[in-house]
Amino acid sequence: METTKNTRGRGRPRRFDPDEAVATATQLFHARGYDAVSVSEVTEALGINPPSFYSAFGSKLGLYTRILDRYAGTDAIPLADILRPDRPVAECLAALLEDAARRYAADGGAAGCMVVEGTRCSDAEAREAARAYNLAAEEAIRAFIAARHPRQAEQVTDFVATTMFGLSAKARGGHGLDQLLATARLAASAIGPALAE
Amino acid sequence: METTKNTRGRGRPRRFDPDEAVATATQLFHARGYDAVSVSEVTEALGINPPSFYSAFGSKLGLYTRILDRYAGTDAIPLADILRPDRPVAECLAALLEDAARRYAADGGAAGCMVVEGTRCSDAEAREAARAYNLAAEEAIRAFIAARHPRQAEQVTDFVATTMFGLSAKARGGHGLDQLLATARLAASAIGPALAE
DNA sequence: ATAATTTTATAATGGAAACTACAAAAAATA
DNA sequence: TATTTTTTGTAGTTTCCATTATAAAATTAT
Repeated sequence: METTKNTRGRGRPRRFDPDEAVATATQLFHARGYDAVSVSEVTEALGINPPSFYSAFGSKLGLYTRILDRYAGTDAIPLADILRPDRPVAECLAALLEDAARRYAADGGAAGCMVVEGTRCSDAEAREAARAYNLAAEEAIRAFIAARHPRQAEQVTDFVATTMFGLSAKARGGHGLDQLLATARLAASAIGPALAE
Repeated sequence: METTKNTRGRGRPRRFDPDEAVATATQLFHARGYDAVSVSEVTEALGINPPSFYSAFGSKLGLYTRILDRYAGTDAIPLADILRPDRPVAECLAALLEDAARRYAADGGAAGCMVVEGTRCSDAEAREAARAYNLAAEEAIRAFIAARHPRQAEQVTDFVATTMFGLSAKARGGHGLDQLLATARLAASAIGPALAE
């Protein structure tokens, strides 16, 4: 269960598990965003003191990169499962938007996509870190579309990505699951015709 | 040209025009967002000292409300001109999205909609101020649709608003005019069928 | 001119942010 | 048991933030 068990070197042992700390801090950053969460809030939530925090993560940005990395593996949309080469492209993209709507719906105060929201924060380095993950996801979508609809790949990818940004923003603004799903489906209805041209 | 000319009371005269100051500060807040702009940056850009700022605007939030008010009158989308009772609803909403795409395209570093971006800042009061303007705009759109398509008004308004949030976010993220326009048109293509149901 | 009024410039103030110096504490090794 | 290593807790530091106290300057009214 513990992935960062330090082969137990000598020194005084840690009183907290960094992986658990990352999971806990994820909730904070997802719920309120990188800018609005202070290191003191994190250390308080974790029950540790600043030096322990900095020795484990190096900086606020260091924690954030670990959070993003973990998020990509556990909470992010499973693109590989949704974008299937054996199903119609439009159908897969509809499933993608629907999955986004479901995930983004407020779930204990943490609405929207943490990566998408991260691309809009004020700290330049944190923003770029989040943008890298977002860019990778968009590239995957683009490549999936291009395999069968190369001419429309750019435009449809932009549309899907824009819709996802909108869904994330509206989820944060208070839209509920039903509203997000209806919007996702309405958006999806434009994709089939666009790919047929 | 000057709207705040103080009927020239007695005291020492102002060395700056508050209305001009609001216009100048608008660029800063639009380009970088409420959170990221500090009062010292504003006073420096205006060439004034903090006491002059606070005597004229009361607080950072006070300036922001004046900025939002001005923006609504000059830079915001002219809903009354675009949502015409004598043209098909779908056509008007397509024009609305296209107008948004054009306005949001980066224009000297200030991309996206200032109100939309303002609804996502960390300061609670500033966020609520921006949300009020955004809500008013969405209500206007909803009422326009409801007049002829009451059954679909909620859903289509949500879709249009979500698309506008996405366009604003993508404009800030670097999408150019062509990309934004193509996305706006693709989104618009879903509206006609949705209203026909 | 003198008084009243308002804005100005200088220089703080208090608070919160990210981060760190330092020494005591807790473990492994020798 | 003594040494080495790492983490811990306390208590800072520095920097930036929004905001303000104070008194001099510039204007109108008397």
